[in-house]
Order: sequence, then C-alpha cells, then structure tokens
Amino acid sequence: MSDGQGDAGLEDVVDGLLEVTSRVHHVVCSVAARHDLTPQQLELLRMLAVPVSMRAFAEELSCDPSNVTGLVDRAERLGLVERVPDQSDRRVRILKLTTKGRNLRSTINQEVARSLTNALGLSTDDHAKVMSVLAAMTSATKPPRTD
Amino acid sequence: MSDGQGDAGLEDVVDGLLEVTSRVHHVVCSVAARHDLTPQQLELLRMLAVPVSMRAFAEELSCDPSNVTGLVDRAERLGLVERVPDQSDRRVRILKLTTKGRNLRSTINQEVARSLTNALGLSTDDHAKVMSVLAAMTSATKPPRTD
DNA sequence: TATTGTTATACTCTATAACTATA
DNA sequence: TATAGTTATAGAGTATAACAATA
Repeated sequence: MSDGQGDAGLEDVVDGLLEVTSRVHHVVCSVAARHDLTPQQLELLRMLAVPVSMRAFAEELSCDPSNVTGLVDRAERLGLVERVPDQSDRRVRILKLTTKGRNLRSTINQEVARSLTNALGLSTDDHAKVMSVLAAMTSATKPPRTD
Repeated sequence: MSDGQGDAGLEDVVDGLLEVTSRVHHVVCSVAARHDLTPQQLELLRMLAVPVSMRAFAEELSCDPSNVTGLVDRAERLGLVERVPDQSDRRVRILKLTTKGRNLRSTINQEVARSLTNALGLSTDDHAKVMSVLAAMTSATKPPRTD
C-alpha cells in the first residue's frame, strides 16, 4: 500500500485518521444544527462541565479572551450560561451553565455519543481494541521529537 | 470504566474519539497558520486534487454554493486556484489549482502527515492494527440504523 | 423552466489593539 | 504596574434570498 517504500502504511493511517476526523466533525455539526446551535456553541457547552473564569476558558479553547466575550454573550442570550461575579476578585467573572444549559449539555452529549456510534459503527467494534488504539494516540506527548 | 452498566466501554470509545479528533484539528490548524492560511483554505487545497465545478465543490464541502464563491475568491487572490470556463456549458466554472497551489498542497499534505505522526505517535504504533480500526469506522454506512 | 454561479445581506467566529476596573 | 474582561474594528466563514446568464 501507500508509496511502496520506507514508511509503507503510515500514509494510509494518516488518510484514515483525517477521514474519521471529518466524519466526527460532520456528526457534531449535525447534532448542533438539530438544536439550532453553532458547532462552537455546542463545544462551549461540552467544555463547561465545571464553572471557570472567562480567562481560564479562553485558555481551554486556545483562543483570545476577546472571543470568549462574544461567545458567552450569545450563549447567555440563549439562556445557556451565566456570568457569576467572583467574590474574592471583583475583576473575575465565573462562567456557569444554567439549568437549561446543563440539561441541553446532557442531551447533546448523549446525542453525540449515539450518532457517533451509529455513523461509525462503534457498537459492532471490539471496544478493547479500539480503545487501545485511541489511548495510544492520546497518551500525553508520545513522540521523542517535539514538533 | 464508564457508567458501570449495559454499554460499558462505549462511552470511553466516544470520549477517546472526540479527543483524537480534537488533536487532529489542532494539528491541522497549526499547519494552516504556519502558511498563513485559514483551516478552510487548507481544506480547499486538500480537496482540490482534481479539478471540479463550483457546484460539485459545494457538494463535496456540504455547504451552500454561495459560500464557495467567497472561498474561491480568496484562494484566487492568494494565487492558489483559478476559475476555468467550461467549454461545453458556459454557465460552469471549473476550479483548478495553479502551480503555486499544487506545490503548496503537496507541502501541506506532507506537513500534516508529519505533524500528525509526531503529535499522535503514529510511527510507534502497529499500523495494521490502527488501520483495521480506522477502516472499520469508515467502511461506507456501517450501521443497520441510519441516524 | 431549470440550473450555474454571483451578489446582497446578515450573523457568527476570530484576532488585534485600546480601554476599564480592579488588583 | 499587571491582570481580567470588554469594546471597537476588521476580516473570514456561513446561509438565505434574489438575480443574471445559460441551458
């Protein structure tokens, strides 16, 4: 397979990985659309399991803090989150899901899991084998070389 | 693991899959940024291996045709693609990579492959095992149920 | 009439820079 | 001075609706 020289197989793994990623993204977008959410609002919901400051959230998202302002403005307008003033530091706003946000988060997590299961046929796979592959890919900073 | 009842393991597989997807996305964004491209422009480049009409491209991207106009406008401004009039149907514009676009596409594909390999430690994995898992997930429409 | 691509419009997401209110 | 969050601004991506050219 692949190029018939040195790294035979690696190229196929990369292609397969990008294809799986694309399908996962498609599933996530479908679930978001079903609830009139953008993929980013869905991600905000998914990541906000525990209350965090705006700042910390920007870091989790790896984006500029000014982004979070708009993102949260819209989520707040939808009644999904609220900004709670921090007692110990009056500069800080703590992001918290509302009851509506928590319920929607729960619903969405279930739907994402179910749709992924169906779209990728996970239920018919050998979970142990799949997990060993996925776990290997996400084990900290695996490779010796950094880049 | 997971919830300790019925589908033990499936939940972990879903979580692992979303984590891997997130890492892949991060790698792709890094490569795009390195070349002053948005992730969408990089995707356009990756998908345009073979010339296609604007219409067909919109379908490949699963987006509205009006989107492709702007996307291609910007790619054209960067000198990466060109609109070639179709001989047989004068309504149609064929999208083609320029030489610059082809070169950049090649470079980017290599960088994505290399970065993914490093970031996910693919080179140290059992390719056959990984491929069997990825292939299972992307085999047509696997599940009996559609959703 | 139907189809291809575009334009006009509006909204979301994103970053940069400048600002405020705290600390 | 430094930090948390916001605002102002600008550009990219996206969809909807209306349109021109062609079929």
